[in-house]
Amino acid sequence: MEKLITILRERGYKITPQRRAVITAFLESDKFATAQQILDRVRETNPDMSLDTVYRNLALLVNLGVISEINIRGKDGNIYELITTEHHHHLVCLNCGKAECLDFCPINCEKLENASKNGFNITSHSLEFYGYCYNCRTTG
Amino acid sequence: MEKLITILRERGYKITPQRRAVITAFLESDKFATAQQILDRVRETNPDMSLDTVYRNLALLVNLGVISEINIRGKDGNIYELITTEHHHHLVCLNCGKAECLDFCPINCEKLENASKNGFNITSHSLEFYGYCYNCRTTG
DNA sequence: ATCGCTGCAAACAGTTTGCAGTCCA
DNA sequence: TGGACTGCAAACTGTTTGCAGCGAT
Repeated sequence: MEKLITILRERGYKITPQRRAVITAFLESDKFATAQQILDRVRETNPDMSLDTVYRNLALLVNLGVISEINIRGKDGNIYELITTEHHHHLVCLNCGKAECLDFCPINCEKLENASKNGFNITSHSLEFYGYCYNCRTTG
Repeated sequence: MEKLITILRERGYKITPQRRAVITAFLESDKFATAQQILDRVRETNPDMSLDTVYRNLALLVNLGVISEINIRGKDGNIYELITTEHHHHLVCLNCGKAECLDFCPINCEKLENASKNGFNITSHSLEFYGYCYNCRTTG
């Protein structure tokens, strides 16, 4: 938390209560959240918070490279997550919508090299697995 | 083309000129298209076509399991693609936005089994690679 | 006292829906 | 002929932007 605040301060950004609240809510959301989820959480303590501010602060954090936006199938908007040093992927539950991190990358890099030989220079990839989490499978 | 028409007919759907045009345009789009791209193409021959109809027909085809919607990073909407019998992935050029198909799945399935052992039942996955295609690399 | 940040409201883009008229089967 | 399909317009969702005032530095 203070680490993020320090980064912002160092780069000349002001530390407003709203900004603090967004960061706090974000860190509390278990690394995954949509803008709306963050707003809901922030409003528990800052009822006047606006969604715009959430978006603006998330965008700022994305620009600073602190968090990232990921694509999850579904229409409820983009999901933001903390950038960790490790490149990783997600298991997304089709029932409850929760995402878990995968702690390894199951991509076969040798095969990938081949694709690059066709002239395509791969710089990144996004990989999400869909299915049903333990909870939903056993209680559904 | 006629195969799709037959499927529709068999299920009791009417074959309207608009529906034909959407299917034709879709097949011509090299298997990838956004709703808007299909509309643009359709309008070359059917200038009165509306975007709603494109959406409705794409949704119908998705429901019939004939085409699918895929997530590509970017804000210009969902991309639809023909379902082929082969499960496959895409190389998406960050410069021109074009997508190419990958003819194999570079996912290491053994490792994946492990994840499932944590209680998560994986039913599908989406994987997109981002980078720069030959054209953009050499002419950019 | 700045100048960035905020809330508000309005604008956006992509998509969906209600409705009255059209047209395929 | 009748129900499915269409175009239009309006609604909706997630997101962005313009603006005037507020507040961290």
